[in-house]
Amino acid sequence: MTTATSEVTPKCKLWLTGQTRHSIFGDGKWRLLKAIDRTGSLKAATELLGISYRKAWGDLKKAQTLLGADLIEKHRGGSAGGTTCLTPLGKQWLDAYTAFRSDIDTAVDAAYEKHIK
Amino acid sequence: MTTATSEVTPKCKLWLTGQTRHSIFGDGKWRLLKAIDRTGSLKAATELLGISYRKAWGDLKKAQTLLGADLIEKHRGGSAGGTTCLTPLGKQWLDAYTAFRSDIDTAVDAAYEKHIK
DNA sequence: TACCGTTATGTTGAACCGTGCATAACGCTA
DNA sequence: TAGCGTTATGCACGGTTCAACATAACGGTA
Repeated sequence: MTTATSEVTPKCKLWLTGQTRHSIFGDGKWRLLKAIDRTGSLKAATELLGISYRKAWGDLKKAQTLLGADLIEKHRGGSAGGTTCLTPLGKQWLDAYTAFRSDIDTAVDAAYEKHIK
Repeated sequence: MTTATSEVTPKCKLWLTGQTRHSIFGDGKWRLLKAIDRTGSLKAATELLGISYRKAWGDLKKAQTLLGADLIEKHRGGSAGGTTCLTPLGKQWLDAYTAFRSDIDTAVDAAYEKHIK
């Protein structure tokens, strides 16, 4: 597939839906969990990612409601103001999705080379 | 990855961007070209897909501008009111993207089974 | 030439998404 | 107990997206 302006790159957005068709986990939550795991704080994570605290908080709440389980463990107050870390389930999702996402990225590149380029 | 409500399905949205980061071709245009190829009319295609004529027309115009080439051949007037069919390039994109999309679908299912389920 | 159905194009209004702003709650430390 | 920084949550605003209208242009056919 040649085009007039040859610079073309494939993009792929992934997510998982429940029976309600709503997204229960996807790229956004994955990035968020990763950042929380690294920073130990929801606020720091949102600043790292450049998204609003408001949105991140709402997303997490919704995801946990849909999943029926907690992905993060929040602590208000304290000398540092508060902390947020992943639950074992949250860590599990982070790892599983990382592998999932990686496989798809590889497949997208391969399929692009094969059929489009 | 087990969840409280086990019904989880993976979703994947694909598209190709140019150097401007804008989408030049993706799932929407793919479905549209497929429907046009089948019906021979843009209007019929939009009704088949359940999207507005206005949007489909705008999408095609934008895609063709970005690509710098035509994907469809339009004819106004005539006994049938008008017709629309694919150009050789349009057919080429349709076929290439169909194969591309199919490979990714397979990969998504496999990666889901392997890492998430 | 009048009619018909399709392509072509602007406009408007509703729905959704995300940011930013404004607070409140919390609990450790000084 | 006063202060600080983070979590928690509502609300209003701006941007984007798309459906729905409203016409106009076009060119075969009767």
